[in-house]
Amino acid sequence: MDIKVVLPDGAEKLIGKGTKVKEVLKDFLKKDTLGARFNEKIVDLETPISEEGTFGKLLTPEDPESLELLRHTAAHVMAQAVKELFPEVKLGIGPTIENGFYYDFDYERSFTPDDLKQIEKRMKKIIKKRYPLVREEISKEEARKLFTELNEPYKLELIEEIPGDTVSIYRQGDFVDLCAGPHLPHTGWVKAFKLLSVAGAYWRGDENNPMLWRIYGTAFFNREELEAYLKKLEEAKRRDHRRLGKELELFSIEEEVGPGLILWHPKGALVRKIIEDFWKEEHLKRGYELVVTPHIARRHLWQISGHLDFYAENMFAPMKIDEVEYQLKPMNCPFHILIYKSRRRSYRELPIRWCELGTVYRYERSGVLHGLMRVRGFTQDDAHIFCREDQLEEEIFKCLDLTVYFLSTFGFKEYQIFLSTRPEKYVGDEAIWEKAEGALRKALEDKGLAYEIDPGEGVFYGPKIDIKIKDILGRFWQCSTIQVDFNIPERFNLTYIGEDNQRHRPIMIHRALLGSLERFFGVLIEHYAGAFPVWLAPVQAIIITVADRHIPFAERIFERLKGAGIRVKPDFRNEKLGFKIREAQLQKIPYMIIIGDKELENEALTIRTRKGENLPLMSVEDFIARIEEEVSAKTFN
RNA sequence: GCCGGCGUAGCUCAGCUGGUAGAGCAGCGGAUUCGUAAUCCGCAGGUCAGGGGUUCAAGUCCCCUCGCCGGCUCCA
Repeated sequence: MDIKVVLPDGAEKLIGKGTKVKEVLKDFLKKDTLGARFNEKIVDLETPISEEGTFGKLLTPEDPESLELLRHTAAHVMAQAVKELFPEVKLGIGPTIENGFYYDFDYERSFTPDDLKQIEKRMKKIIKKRYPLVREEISKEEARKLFTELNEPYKLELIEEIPGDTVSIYRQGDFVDLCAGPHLPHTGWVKAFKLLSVAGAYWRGDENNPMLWRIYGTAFFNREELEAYLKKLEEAKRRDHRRLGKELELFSIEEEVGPGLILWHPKGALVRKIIEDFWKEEHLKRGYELVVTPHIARRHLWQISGHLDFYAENMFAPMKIDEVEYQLKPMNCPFHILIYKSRRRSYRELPIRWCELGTVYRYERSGVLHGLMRVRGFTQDDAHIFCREDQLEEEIFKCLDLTVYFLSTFGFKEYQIFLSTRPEKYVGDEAIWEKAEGALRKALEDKGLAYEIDPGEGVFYGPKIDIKIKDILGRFWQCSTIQVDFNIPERFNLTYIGEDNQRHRPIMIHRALLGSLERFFGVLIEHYAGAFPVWLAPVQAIIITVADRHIPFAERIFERLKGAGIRVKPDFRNEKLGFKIREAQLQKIPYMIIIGDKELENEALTIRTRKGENLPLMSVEDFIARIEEEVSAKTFN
């Protein structure tokens, strides 16, 4: 049976169903044609066409989409190399990931760095051979037979989960793999690759399954791009907040204190204070009220809230005080709820917006802790909004508006936004879920934010919006979350008296915009590589004397700046100028004020910025005005 | 929690196949008074993560515990 396809030049062509792309496009193929776009999908030259559609552009190594083919093939090449070197190995899966690929192997022991070298060597051989990747469609029956012979139990498991009667396999040389593709035409196209690390990974991500060895790698079409990527990894290391946190004396985590518990050092605490002040001020401006609640409460409270039922494994063990069990709080919401309940509420009061920088403690499994990003004690920039159903949409819009205001002020302009909808297990009725989901969606659209829907990923008590921010290296971090809750008002029997003089149930919104101050600070450190913008910098300026005779003048300047509220430090040590500049530079202090003979004579300042430029000689007043301007505008420099 | 790796002076790291710890930076003392990323000299600093074992002898080998790193799972 023939089907109609549109070729890249716009012409239509009738082809037999199942004709391979390389046949269909044979008049268009060039030496560097790797694949093509077909109906929004990427297909390789081996793919059989079985539906009508339109071919888009042909893919060459220049196209970013081609990396998908390349890395997928690189994963196969790696698997082939591993099978050749370690024939007992059983194959798991080997997909491409954001910056490369991996393959999971079942083997009696881990792979060593030395093994990786051997594998890389063998891969190079395979690449040199330029084995064509040949695709075959075979019946599941044949596939079962093939992978039984090959003794690949994991592949057999996969076959059973593929819909339809046939599966595709790709061969290269003697190597066969169950694979949907797409792939490069031959292994020779894997021009530049590197194996990066080995780690244990459960089969299918389930800790009840056996652990396989996952080898990570990356691949590019040329050496330069590979080098650039490796350099980026280095850069990420250089920006690592754990390293900068130590170097800049921002925070530390001490073994004697315990894992996942943060000590904020003076400079870090100062940055935190600036963030907190800004946060509180802005919340008050926007109709929030501040509340403050304790760190522990009777465990009973968590029974009512339901946390003991669904959150117990993340809570610290209870403690007994005067025969009553108390609990370190993992959430702030029950406290805010009890404030709500402290008296009768009228519909006229709603919406009520209560915010708190509330420190919570959650038991995180030891293996997941990571610097400031994943800790056991952290401060949420939390708030709970109690509102009527008809206010929900506007309140969510306001939350989003505030989120974007904060995030963009801190320098994050790109987001990944997810709207999570009703899961299988849920509370509340369907109608209200739909209403809430609609409200979330509408708010996102009104705010002009692009989002993806995560179907069924909502929490059981209500739908939510999660926002991830993109840092300067293109990595995403989950910070903001806005969650609608139909459950907890019910559990605590929250009511308000409506216009009709009847009791009604308010809806609650939980929201954290920065997420946790710890994580947000970590992201900030990495985003700015420790060089905080002037408004956030713990030290905004340092005064550096050239020689001792300049100290009296420098002292006067110091007092003036300090008096003007500038965070300034003196460096009047008897050291060479270059030495003191180097230290200030390493501390990433935005402005270095150099005081020598010239400045003394002119009663003016020479300013060196941390970018290495010298500003023209300026008066103290001008410098103060400059900093004040940058602080109030919260500029990014 | 699971898997692998790691844990030597405040920091970064040497210390080969077991023979009683070493460098640079930081710190302290002194000299130097100097113009844009490291002035010179000297001094001090370590129950080699903690505990147990093997051995004539352990930083080095074995076991346990703690912590860190990279993943898996989970999440602000």
